[in-house]
Amino acid sequence: MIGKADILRQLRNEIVTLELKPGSILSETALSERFRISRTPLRDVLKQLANENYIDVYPKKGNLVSYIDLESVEQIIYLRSTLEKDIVKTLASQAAPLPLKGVLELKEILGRQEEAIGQDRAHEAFLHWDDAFHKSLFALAGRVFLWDLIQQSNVHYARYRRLHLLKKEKLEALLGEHRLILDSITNRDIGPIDEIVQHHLHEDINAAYLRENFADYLNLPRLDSL
Amino acid sequence: MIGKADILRQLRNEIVTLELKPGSILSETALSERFRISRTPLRDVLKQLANENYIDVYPKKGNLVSYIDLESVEQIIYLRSTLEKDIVKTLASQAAPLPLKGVLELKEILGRQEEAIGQDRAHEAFLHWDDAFHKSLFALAGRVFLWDLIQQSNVHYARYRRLHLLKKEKLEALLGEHRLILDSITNRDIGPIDEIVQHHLHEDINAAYLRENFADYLNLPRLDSL
DNA sequence: ATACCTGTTCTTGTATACAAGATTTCCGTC
DNA sequence: GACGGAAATCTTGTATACAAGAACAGGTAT
Repeated sequence: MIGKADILRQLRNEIVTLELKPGSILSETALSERFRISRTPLRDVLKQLANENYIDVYPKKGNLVSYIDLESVEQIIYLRSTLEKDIVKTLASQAAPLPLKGVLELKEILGRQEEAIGQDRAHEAFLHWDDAFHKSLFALAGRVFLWDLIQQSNVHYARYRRLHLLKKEKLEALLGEHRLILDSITNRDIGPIDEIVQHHLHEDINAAYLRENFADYLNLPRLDSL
Repeated sequence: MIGKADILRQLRNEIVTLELKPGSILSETALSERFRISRTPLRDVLKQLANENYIDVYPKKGNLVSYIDLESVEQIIYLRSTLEKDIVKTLASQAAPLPLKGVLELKEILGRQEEAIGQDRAHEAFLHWDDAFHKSLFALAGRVFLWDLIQQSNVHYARYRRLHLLKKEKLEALLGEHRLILDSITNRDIGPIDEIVQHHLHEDINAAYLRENFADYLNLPRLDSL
């Protein structure tokens, strides 16, 4: 038996992987037939999706998968950048010895990420372990609470990253920066952290590339009269 | 005609001002009678309240106003502290001249806050303009998005502050720190910002005081067997 | 051809009846 | 009196019928 939580997870996944494209219509009756459930619990799911900006609700008209909002992307990048600089510096400079278990976990994750690069679904696997790495940093600093908080507003950023990684193979570069971050923690070298984290999270915020190639995924002033 | 948005605002306000105490029961039928509305739209409101941690839903049992979670309070303080240090430093050191309008707005707010100290409902009025001051800082740095994001997870912190301000009159002290922050911006003096903001937001996180005087408002391991 | 009005058919929003689980009450038994 | 169990009565969860608004198609008048 599938429940509301499963439906929520599945729709979230389809939207975040762009399987459901921005602008797609999510009608209540269609979904209630697809998942063999009545409209009432399904509306709960849709309300949750709206809350996390996965969809936009137009009353009495319909529910659309939201367009990627670059403003939201920039704000989240700034938020994460500011937080993670502080978190990594804290980990690198704390008096207590680093928990061995934590460092091993980080190395393990980087190993998985390296494996992922060659595989079929390289991007999805890579992104999964990329999230795992950053979440692990938050966890070591006792800040999973904030990681989870950010995840609740992460749709636009998550989709942005997927489109961005299509441009060219930057996977190795990103992995290399992860290694630099881990090194500065284990070596307790605070110096370069700000710069590394800043560059790592900002990648190149290349709005122009997205505007050219994925204009119909973006939340832009729409010229309906064409 | 009152709508869902009004009901949501009202309940949020009653909870955050502790008019509705932690542990209070919010039954769907009771609320639907109070607001003369059917259970369906009312459940939407309750779901939203649950989402923002105003209430805890125990399936088939009931909805309770959430107990204040000190862990959440500490995490939000760290988040705001880290962000606002960066924001204030940015404002104080940006190349462009400070927008006159912004500085005037901040001074205006501090004036209102000073007025509030003497009044009847001093604490509520003070807190209102306190929020206005900090939000204004976010706004000047182009980060209202993040202010709003934080507000969505702000119940525990907001209630914590209200209880904390009851301890003694710290209103003048807080106002003074606001003046210091504004001064360091206008004087472009980055030096003391980290320390001021850190102290300002952490006040004294005096968990002991709350545990002694408001234990029944807190989310503690409950010893039901007494 | 075009503008406009109207009815049909979509959409989501609301009310309500019923289902399912948890708690409490109360009566019978020991 | 104390304990146990069944039934009544709470609670929220689900399904469904209906209401209300928006979009669209079709026909008509200009």
